[in-house]
Amino acid sequence: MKTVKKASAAPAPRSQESRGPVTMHDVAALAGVSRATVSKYFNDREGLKADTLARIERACRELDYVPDPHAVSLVRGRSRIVGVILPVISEPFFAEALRAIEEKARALGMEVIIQCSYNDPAAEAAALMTMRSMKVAGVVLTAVASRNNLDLLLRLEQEMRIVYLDSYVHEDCNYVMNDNRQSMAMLTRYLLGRGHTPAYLGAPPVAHPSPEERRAGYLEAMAEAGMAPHFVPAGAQPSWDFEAFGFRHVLDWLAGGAWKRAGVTALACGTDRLAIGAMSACRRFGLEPGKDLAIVGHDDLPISAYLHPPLTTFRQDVAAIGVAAMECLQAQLDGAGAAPYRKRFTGGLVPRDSA
Amino acid sequence: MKTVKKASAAPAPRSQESRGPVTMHDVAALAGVSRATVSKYFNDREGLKADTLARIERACRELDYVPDPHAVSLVRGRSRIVGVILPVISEPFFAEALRAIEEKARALGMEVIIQCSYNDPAAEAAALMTMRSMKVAGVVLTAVASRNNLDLLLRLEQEMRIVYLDSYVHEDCNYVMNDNRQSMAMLTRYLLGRGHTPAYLGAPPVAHPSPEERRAGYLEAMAEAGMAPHFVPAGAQPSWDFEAFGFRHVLDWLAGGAWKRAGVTALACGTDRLAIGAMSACRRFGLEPGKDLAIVGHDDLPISAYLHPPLTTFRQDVAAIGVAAMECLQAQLDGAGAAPYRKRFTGGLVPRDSA
DNA sequence: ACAATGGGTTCGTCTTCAGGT
DNA sequence: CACCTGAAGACGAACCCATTG
Repeated sequence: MKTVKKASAAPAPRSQESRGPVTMHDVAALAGVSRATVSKYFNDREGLKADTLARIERACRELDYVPDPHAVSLVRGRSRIVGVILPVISEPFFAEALRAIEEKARALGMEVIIQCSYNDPAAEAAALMTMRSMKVAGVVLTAVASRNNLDLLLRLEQEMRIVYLDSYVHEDCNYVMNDNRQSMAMLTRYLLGRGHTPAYLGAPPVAHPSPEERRAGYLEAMAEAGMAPHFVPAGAQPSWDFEAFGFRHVLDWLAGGAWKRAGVTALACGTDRLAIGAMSACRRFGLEPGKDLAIVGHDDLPISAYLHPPLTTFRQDVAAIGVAAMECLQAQLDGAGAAPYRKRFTGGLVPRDSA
Repeated sequence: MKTVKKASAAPAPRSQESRGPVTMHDVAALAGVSRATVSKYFNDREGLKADTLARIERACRELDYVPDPHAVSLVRGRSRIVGVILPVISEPFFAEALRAIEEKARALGMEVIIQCSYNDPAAEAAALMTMRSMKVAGVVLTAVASRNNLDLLLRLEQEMRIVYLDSYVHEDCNYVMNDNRQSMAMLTRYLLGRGHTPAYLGAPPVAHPSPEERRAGYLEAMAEAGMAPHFVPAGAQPSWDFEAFGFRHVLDWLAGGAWKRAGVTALACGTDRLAIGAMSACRRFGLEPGKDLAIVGHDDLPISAYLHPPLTTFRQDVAAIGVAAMECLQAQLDGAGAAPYRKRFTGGLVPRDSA
């Protein structure tokens, strides 16, 4: 006996109105077609009469039916979910990148699942395993600075798409990021062009390889000019409290006095948040930032234009980077798995009064 | 004939190593138990011998097996996903709230799906329908300011848990938020206590009801002191560019001169970002913020302590608010559907040099 | 009575395939 | 031939039940 337990063996209109979830069955019944045809409607519209199409569409709207994503994912073995793994959401760069990713994902009809690693390799590994079990369509990953999970990542890249955001872990991986070397070199040249002797303050080691690249950009520009580089000594302690990090180390550095003897007149900072800490340290030390010591940042936070003095900085195109990450996933989903997708973005220098 | 198509009628070890996804079947075979027992292991551990438990656990680890979340969601009719719908991610308050939500969700073994409404009712409605189709365990929602979707929300609350974050749309709904009336009253009293006559600058209408509450707090404190309130006239145009909003309107207001005639000596701003714009406007107008005009903000951004002058503000406990949202969902999942879950949080005034 | 078994059914969809009009 | 139907098997796990050691 098959129909003993459930009396819905044949497509029959629901007896109750809006009882339980609506299924393809109900849509088929209302549209007067078979389940198979409705399925076709959602997957391969080719070879369906316009009339049938319209009837199904109408039925869907009437019942406000949407295919159950879990059932689809189960049978397909893939979901329409992209996983995003970031060190931390509340850092402005990542928040904005996530925003752009989410917007683009929606346009592609995908959902976004987010996890934070807090720069902890174990948390990163756990997040990756979760994404795998969810059979995500792809993963956008900002790898932890230590790159401890290289082996795991190499293995996972075999079975799912991974795009690295503002990071990479090996040759041949997909990544999207700002051209940090170029942008920091540009800022440094700008300072040099205005007759300054710039020192450099790098970010704490919570990211990779952006800080190294920015530092390299500074070095490159200094070498070009035939000048010796100067660095603000900074601890190797990971921290996301960039302002405090900048404040503390710049204050110590100013107090040390070596900068004065070396004729340093400007300070290039790895990020705006560091620059804000640095400006505060200047004042504490009795110097007027932008006058006694020129300062530049990197990233152009929304507030940077309203600081005192307004901060000269570099605007990277975060939204474009986020969108590109999604485009990478999409591209590699439908087709080409061949060449790795890599994109370097440039932004523009934003001159303001701090330098 | 049943076993014609597939030869795995009886639990038999996988022939190939690591071919296709691992299923409960494989775990059962390796552990030498039946499928039903493995299922019990994941759901109702009661009545399983310690020995069996250990064998299954070992098998899971060996195969690194995790139950397919889609299959589970399908059969259960519920997923372990919570949906988060925010006006925008990149606003620091929301970014931090999302971070806290994600952290707490992970601790509860749930995933977080994010969508932005950009304060658009249609986008909010679409996001809600998506969450419904995903059969989420619950939704954390910051409702759009216009509250256009009230009917939809009332309907959806019947079939799924919704907690409102920093917003609410009707009596009896669950919500978690800062006590904005109290916090702004506290800031205003602080200014009054120092002999100031404070005016007020509210945020653009992109949120509800926090701005109204803060305004009410200002009014309350002024009334208490028997003083007439003063407002910076501000447009009703929605915008997330708070600094620009604050800058523009404060500059116009200062230029108007009415503040001077009214003896205003301080400005309370609805958020730190507004205060930053306001400080910039002061300088443009030739006033020294913190000296010629006292300024306070609200929210205590990471940078606020490093501004010039450091900004007096109010720190709301964003992380606690996010965590509470998740606790609400959890509480209502296992049990009580009775009383609405509402929580008001308080933070603390952070006195600094700007006032 | 306790632990575990194995079989069957269900969730909602995709997919295929042999027909039917 | 072009379009559609009907039936049936997967997908992976949960839940139920009647048995068995």
